[in-house]
Amino acid sequence: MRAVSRGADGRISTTMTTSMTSDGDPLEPDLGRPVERRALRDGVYDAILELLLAGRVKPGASLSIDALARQLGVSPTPVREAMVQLEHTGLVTRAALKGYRVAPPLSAERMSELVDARTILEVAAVRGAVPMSDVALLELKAAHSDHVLAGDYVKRMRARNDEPSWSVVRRYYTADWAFHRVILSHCGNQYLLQLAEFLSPQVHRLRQLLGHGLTDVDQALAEHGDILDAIASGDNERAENAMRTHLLAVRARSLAES
Amino acid sequence: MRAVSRGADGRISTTMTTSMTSDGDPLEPDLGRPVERRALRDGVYDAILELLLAGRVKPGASLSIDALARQLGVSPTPVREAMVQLEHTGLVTRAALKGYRVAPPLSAERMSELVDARTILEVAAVRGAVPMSDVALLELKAAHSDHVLAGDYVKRMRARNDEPSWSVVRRYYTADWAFHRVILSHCGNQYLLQLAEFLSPQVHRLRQLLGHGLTDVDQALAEHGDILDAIASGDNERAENAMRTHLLAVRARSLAES
DNA sequence: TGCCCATAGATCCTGTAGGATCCATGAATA
DNA sequence: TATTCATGGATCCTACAGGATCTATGGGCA
Repeated sequence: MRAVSRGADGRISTTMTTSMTSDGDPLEPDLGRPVERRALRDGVYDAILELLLAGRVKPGASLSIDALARQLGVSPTPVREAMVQLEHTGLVTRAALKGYRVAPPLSAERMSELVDARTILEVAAVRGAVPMSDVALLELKAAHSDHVLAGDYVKRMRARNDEPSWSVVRRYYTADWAFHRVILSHCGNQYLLQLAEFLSPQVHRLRQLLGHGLTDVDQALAEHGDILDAIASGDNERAENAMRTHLLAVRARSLAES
Repeated sequence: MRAVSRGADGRISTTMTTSMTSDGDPLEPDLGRPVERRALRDGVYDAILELLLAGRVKPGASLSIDALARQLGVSPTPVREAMVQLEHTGLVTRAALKGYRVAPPLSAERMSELVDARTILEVAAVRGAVPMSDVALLELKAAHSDHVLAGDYVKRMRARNDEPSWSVVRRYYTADWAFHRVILSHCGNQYLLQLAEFLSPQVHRLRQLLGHGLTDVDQALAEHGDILDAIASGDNERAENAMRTHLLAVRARSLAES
């Protein structure tokens, strides 16, 4: 665990990876990019989120406020606020006056329900996102290329009989999710994106549960490619089916390894 | 605004209405009902949520931590934690190192998107909830009866040319939402309920925005009755259509009054 | 004169330290 | 064996100090 640190000028700085819910907007004209104003508790939130998603704490283990504060080098108050913020992710459970614990693992049934919920949201999103504007389509292609690149890293490590490191696996999953996010961002309904992001911590936890298997990188990338082609073709129904097929396969892969 | 108070024994007690997300379980054998363990910040959360849903603060107004703490008779820390908890509802916006503000009002477009998102979730939920078990059906009928009763109060007040009080309106809306919650609870996918509850604060705010009009109580109750009948008949498609029709009407009524 | 910038004060958010309260564990007793 | 009670540890809240932001006032410049 790394300590959250303050810069020499008193500003907050953390070298942890940023929250996965940060909006990318990679090709915005760099003129008016709003500087993010962050308090200490935001860095603490990222650190604990990373801790949970990396699976470095066992489900059911208690998360002591004081212990986390000591490890991160801050006082308990910002840790408490970060934990409050973490409650709605479902990654931790709270018992008032008793403390926080790491949420119990997902059962096979819950995993199935989770993917079903994603299917409901994302099929509806694809329906609203097609036809897609040219600039959005470029964004989607860029996201897919990045995903392919991240998949290459994974496959290359595996080819050398190395267990893919967590950072590589994380990069792959982040790129995977970014692809879906682009579609959700352009579906014409901002609530669908919010709902999907509400689910995303659980989805990431599910993947972490699967033991870094990533045995079907090629297949997953091919399915994403199908979705991309279908959206580019402007055919609503074909795009919906491609998304549905992909998520059905995701469910099958998830359940196969549980 | 009422002060959050501690009892003589130090226990927390608040006379504010409970959170709308509390699960009912009305007919549990009264032996081992688990007592809810609540910290002070939970009461503060309820108080501020009520403040926001009742519309007693204008959109865009700043929510001062210290001022709220003074009004509620507590120190700033539990207020800050309640505000953190309130962030994910979308009812307040946060700027780090600057403070919280009441979220801006929903535009017509956002209202439409919100109801669309509800439609996506709830139509899928009805599909999974039919056929419904007998005990669940009884629960649904009870919820509907309570809704009718609450509607009667509203209509009776209006018949006397009284503006329905906030508590009466709130009771009506709570019963309305409870009806939908029963369906979502028995759809076989707990994430659908969580997603709908994620949207519910915005839905309640939307209604509060409509200026306590409640001009179509009878029509809304009739639509709920149709949904109930369709679910009881065990006909999936008919139930889905009833729900879709209801939410289309909700959208029309919402947009008509904006 | 009019506009822009700098500065001082007030206000508020943020984080720390410390004490009060509550829960869980284990020993003592009937 | 079951119950009671004391002890340790953690949570939770309060009070206080530090830092950032905002507003108003005054000086500099065109």
